[in-house]
Amino acid sequence: MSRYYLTTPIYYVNSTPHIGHAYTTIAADILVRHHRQRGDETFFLTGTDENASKNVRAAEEAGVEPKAYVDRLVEEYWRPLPGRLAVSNDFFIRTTDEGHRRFVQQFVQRIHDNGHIYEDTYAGLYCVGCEEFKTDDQLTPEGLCPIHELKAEWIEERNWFFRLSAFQERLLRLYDERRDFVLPDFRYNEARSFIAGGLRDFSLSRAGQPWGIPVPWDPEQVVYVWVDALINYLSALTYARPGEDLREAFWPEARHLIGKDILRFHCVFWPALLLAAGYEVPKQIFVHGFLVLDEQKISKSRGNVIEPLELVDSYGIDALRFYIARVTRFGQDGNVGLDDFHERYERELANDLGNLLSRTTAMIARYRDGRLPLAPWDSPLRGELDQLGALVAARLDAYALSDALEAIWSVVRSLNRYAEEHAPWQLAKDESRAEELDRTLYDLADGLRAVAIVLSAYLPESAPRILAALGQPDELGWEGVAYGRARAAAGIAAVEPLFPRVELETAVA
RNA sequence: CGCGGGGUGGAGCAGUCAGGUAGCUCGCCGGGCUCAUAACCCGGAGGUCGCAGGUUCAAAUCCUGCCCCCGCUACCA
Repeated sequence: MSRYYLTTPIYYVNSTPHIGHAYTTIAADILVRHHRQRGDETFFLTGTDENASKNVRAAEEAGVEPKAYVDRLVEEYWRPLPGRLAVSNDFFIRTTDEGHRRFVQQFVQRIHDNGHIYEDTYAGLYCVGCEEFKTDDQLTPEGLCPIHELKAEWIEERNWFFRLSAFQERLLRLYDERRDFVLPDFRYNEARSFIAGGLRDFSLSRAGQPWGIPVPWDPEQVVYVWVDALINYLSALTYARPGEDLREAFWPEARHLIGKDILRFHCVFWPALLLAAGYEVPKQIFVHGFLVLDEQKISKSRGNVIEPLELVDSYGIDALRFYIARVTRFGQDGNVGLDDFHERYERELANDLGNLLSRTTAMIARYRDGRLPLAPWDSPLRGELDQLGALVAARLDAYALSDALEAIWSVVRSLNRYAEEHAPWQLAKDESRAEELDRTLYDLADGLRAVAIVLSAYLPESAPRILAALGQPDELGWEGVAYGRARAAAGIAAVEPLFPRVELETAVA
């Protein structure tokens, strides 16, 4: 048995969940559920990033204390999100957790003790609106911040700097030794060439901010929020299970799932910070692309946000999970749209899969009084079903969520074709062909059973319903993805549609 | 400027790393079936793979140059 530790990024609280968050989180859940089916011991982490200084200002505007402000956002939007997407995280980390704060302080102290931190003055043009330093080319020729149209002020700030530049060689060696450290390969190249291009030290602390995690040797300063955030992947293992330290078991198996926008933090800064603190680097970082709506990046300011929870209300959790996994090759950008969502729901879920279950159960009910006879034989479906498990596992090991679904759907289509070729409705008219009828119905039921198991990582709500409709036990072990494992059953009735029709007009407001 | 991604039948994509009859889903046209959520199955039309050269017996796939779209360049999945 092997171990599998997977993380999503932690999300900024000061926002509301959109389909981009759902994308990463659902993709991660599919991978983790799949590994559980294979018998791996898993740990799956998601959570929220709460120590950004802009939360202080937002809290002031809301007239509450910062902690009360983030508490409300977390409880209202973020903590319920995994459950509403059928996401099976093992822990939900908040960077305001006491356990996290304590560990971050230990972590940066170790970097300090190891001699990788020095004090220096950071000087630059600072926009009060953005609360960040700007470079000349980020400002208008008049020195105004283009976002807030405020004049950037010259500020000098004493900070603690991390000697990132000292880790260039070690990072390059890491990348050369582990070609699969960052996937897909073009992201590996991107990260490596960034490192090869030279690394600058960066400020690990911020001065004069009341919100955040104090630097242990200089409580006047707080830890730079990105450093604080990255450490969550490690800190969670120290306190997620009270009295247990999961680091030894899971840290070497850590895999991060991230969007392409935060590649540098994860593929460059984070490994360097870990090395500086004396930790192993994670096993792998997978960088996915963005979902693009109407050829534009999804963003709040463009107003083209798809509310994932609205889609869930209309179509169900599994429909959203399926779409997200299906719509694009994981790693590339992908176009999404409501019409496309609706069409895939109807074509692939309702017509191909849902209807297959409907016709199969209806025929078993009608021609065999709801009894599924045990009738495995030298079926032409055997080869395809026996190979399905290995094929899907291999594709998921390569993070190819969509390719794996393609393999599964080719079996779904085979089953529909099989029904057509063997025409149970004809066999049922001829008593002398009873055995052939039994075999055909068995094969359809058995094929659906295997498909349900292999799909359960994607469709955690529908898969058990398929098994139940076929009178099969709710066992999702990967060894069940093979031909001829269906048990004899009775009491099978024609099911209600698994994926009922949804009126497009009323689907999404 | 630099770096990265993309340009394949009407639409959306795979195939390019390991050259060898251009593949998938949808749409369109025609046919079949009637178990099923007006679902399912079969057949057909339609592309020479951004442009121009080159290598090769053979290139969407390798090389050179060019054009177009998108992203990144150090806080927003």
